[in-house]
Amino acid sequence: MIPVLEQLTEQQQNEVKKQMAIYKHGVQDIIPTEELETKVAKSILENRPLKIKLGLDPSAPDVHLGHTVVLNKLRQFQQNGHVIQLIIGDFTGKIGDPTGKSVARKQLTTEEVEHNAKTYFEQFGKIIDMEKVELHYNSKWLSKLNFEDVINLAGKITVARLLERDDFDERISTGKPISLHEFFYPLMQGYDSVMLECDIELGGTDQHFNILMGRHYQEKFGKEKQVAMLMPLLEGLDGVEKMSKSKRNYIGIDEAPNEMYGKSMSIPDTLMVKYFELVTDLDKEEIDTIKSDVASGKLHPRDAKMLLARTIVRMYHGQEAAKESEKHFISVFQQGSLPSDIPVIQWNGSLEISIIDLIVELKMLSSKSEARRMILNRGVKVDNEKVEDASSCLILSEGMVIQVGKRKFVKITLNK
RNA sequence: GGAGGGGUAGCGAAGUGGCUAAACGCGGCGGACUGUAAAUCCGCUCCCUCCGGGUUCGGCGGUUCGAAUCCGUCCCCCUCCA
Repeated sequence: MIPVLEQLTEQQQNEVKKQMAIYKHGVQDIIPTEELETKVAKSILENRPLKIKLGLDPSAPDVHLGHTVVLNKLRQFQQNGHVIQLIIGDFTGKIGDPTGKSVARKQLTTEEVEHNAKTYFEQFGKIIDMEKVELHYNSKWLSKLNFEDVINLAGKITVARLLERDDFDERISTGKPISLHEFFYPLMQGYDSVMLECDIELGGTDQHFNILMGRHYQEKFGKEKQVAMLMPLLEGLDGVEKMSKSKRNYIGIDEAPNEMYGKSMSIPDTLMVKYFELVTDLDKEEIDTIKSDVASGKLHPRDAKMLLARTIVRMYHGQEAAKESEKHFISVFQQGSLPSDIPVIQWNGSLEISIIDLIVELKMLSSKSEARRMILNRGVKVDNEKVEDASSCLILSEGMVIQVGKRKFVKITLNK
């Protein structure tokens, strides 16, 4: 038993246990676990909330399910009375991107940073209580450091230590370049933790090194060390790459219910359980039941995934929307009927028109060549009939439905 | 300061005078089969187009009947040595 626990009443000890069980669930790694327990115990003993840090990159403010993995964990802390510290890395963002050869990322203006931060918060509000969050911009202290301060900071870490970072290590061994300033990103992030005296820093496993830097620097500056809590990275819809906006394999938490449901259904089966664990609010027992039922064949994987999709939609749009989007999914994709929300376009042109021209006119594809190719690939339907001949002409009629590919539908209404 | 290696389509990577709008792989898209899963198979993937054109291989200029390929020049990137 860790020493602090002895000073607690039995009831308090149970409270520690209860919190620890919650915090540990779904986490990839806690470094070190005992320190977390000590901190939780102390916070109860001294009736002082813990400070939980999360650093944010201000350049990409679109929140998707990948982010919610960390946010869900934060919410658990918040629900137990602890304080969330959100740090907007505006200083970092202003300097530019550390990685890669790509032309230096454009510098964000103050307005852009503020705008992006605002976007974050609106969406975060769906998961955590933003009223109770502490908000910080790291330019507040980082921009004040002079060169001597920076050298001093650099003096508290060795190059060997920095080279331990996987990313650096890999680039060294494959002969890829590392710019000197890239070494400073972990230092800055570590310094943030010093300034805010964080108790815990949360992040994805890709933040492993940076978060440990926080521990390192807190120690060097004579502060209590933070605990690193690493969440697994969530793979996106492709099932391989980390969910990210740029990979286009994400489910945004702002997306419409039908989109969200459909996208959830398209994740690979192998990731289902992980999604249940990381992005839904179902508890461990429920998830275990689903797991074993699928394994035993009692539950069809498709139905399990439908439950997942329903749950995800419910979390961001409510029960009603969840039901509706499931109905929509069943009718459109399982039964092959038309979606209920096909965009209707008023048609003012000639009633007789070639299919190719029509597709372009309706802006379903951007050029005639593309339309032709799509037809040759048998991807175009008119009133649910496949178009076989790329040069065919149509006589338009009221309510005619054009489908291009799997998802693009347009219904035509004629000008009277 | 010195030596060397590079810049080809979204990415990776062949190609070193005509057969090259440019192999191959990945990614993306469409189709078949399914459960909008996985796996598999087929097709499309510079732009426009009915035929047929147009613009490409870091930028610019040149040699040539003809250049991604040869020459000049400029820009950018990387590695090693000091």
